[in-house]
Amino acid sequence: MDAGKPRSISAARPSGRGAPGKRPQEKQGASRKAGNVERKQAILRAALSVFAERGFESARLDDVAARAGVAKGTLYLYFDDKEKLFEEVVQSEVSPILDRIGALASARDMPIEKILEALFQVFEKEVLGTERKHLLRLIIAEGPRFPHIAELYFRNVIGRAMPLISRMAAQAVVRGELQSDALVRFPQLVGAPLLFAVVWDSMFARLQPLDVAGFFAAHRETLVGKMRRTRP
Amino acid sequence: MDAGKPRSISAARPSGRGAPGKRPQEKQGASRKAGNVERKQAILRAALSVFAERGFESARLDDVAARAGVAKGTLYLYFDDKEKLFEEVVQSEVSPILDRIGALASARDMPIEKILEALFQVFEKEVLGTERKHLLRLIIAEGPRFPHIAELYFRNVIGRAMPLISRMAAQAVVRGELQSDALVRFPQLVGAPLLFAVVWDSMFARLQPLDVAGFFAAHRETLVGKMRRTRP
DNA sequence: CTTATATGACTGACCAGTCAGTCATTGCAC
DNA sequence: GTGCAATGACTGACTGGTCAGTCATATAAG
Repeated sequence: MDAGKPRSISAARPSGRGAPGKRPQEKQGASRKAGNVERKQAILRAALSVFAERGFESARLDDVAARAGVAKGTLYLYFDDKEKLFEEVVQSEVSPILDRIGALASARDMPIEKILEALFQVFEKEVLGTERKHLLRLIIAEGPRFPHIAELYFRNVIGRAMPLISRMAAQAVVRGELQSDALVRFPQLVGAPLLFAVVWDSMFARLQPLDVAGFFAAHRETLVGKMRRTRP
Repeated sequence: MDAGKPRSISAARPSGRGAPGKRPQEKQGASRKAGNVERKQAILRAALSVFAERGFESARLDDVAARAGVAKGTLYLYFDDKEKLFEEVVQSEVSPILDRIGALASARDMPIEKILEALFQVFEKEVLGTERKHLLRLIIAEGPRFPHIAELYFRNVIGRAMPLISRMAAQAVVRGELQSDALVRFPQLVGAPLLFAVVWDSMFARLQPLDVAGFFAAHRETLVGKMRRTRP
């Protein structure tokens, strides 16, 4: 071994970290601090894909680093540990959903049928149509062992969406659009098919595809009552 | 933490160093003789509780052995490896559900409302009320990484229940008990709240309990249409 | 004694997290 | 503008602990 340099005795530094042009080259002002946002985002994206694919335990941080195009040590410049990284992945994906929920609130006076249609459509496009669907499955899978994450998700998404739906349903009942107050008492009725669609998609789609749009439509139909008009 | 790719299925016989003789009597695909059914069941029970609690990856076979009251080596007299043990746990819990599904088939001529009521009740008692609920969550969590298990579950449970429900719904439509054929086209509508209840229970019950019986009743109410208001 | 079953210390792969070392960039002196 | 020291983001070989799976040995059964 070539001793000489400190660093243990195996300073064999092979390729001497060849990869030269790797520096981010931040824009002017350069926040060279530990805060290269772009790189952090790259890590988060890589982490989502690895976690989604393998689950929290089997996800290897070496893979995350590789996919993000950084060295493993770099991960620790941005995140305290694996668990924290996972939390931030969840957080970062939950935020956009929050916005969508907010948008819903403003649609309060539309007919309930339209609202549900819009809601399901957003879900189909923004969750089922993206990697976010894996995140949802991930939360289900790991939630029980990460109460903190379950709580985060509940407080930010579920806990906000439920009362909102309940309130809109109540208005619909008053307006005579809904015959039953089932949806008022159990806004979860809206969430069930969403969850189901995600699970089916990730597990059984391969064995038997589900016509998600049709499924959602059928569900809306039962919710709204669709009183089979026989002729006005 | 094995990695799924390297270890596990891959051969990679670690130790052994040119083992003296081949394995004892390797019974290909199954454990050796190992005929004590009671002990095997004890191991399966222990494994279910450990897997349910930690997930497949984090589950430690030392824990399974301890809970089953045997030594770790004993596990390998009954199961080839961790993955096989997991599969058998699933298999052993799926079987009883199969019986229930069979029983449903004979109730084909009851009013759809009664059938659904019975179905939901069975689920509440036999799944939500037992450790089996954890299994369901486990399947969701690990299914994507164990296609074999997802398929097993699909073929034995989902794939059988769906057509059955569809057929019963069709009869109900003919009898005029259902105004819409939504349930015929999407028997999954019945499964959605079941799945949802399991997930809610394991993740959010602590934060906001769900009145499962009420939830199921509300869902039945929307499905059946409860024709209160009528057409013009 | 021979065979079936059980045990648990042990082996080696595996991986989260660490840290000594590197080097592009920046800032200061001339 | 040129030279050079300081900075700190980045790297990846390494460590320490964990755990699936093994096997020499022990015990029970026949």
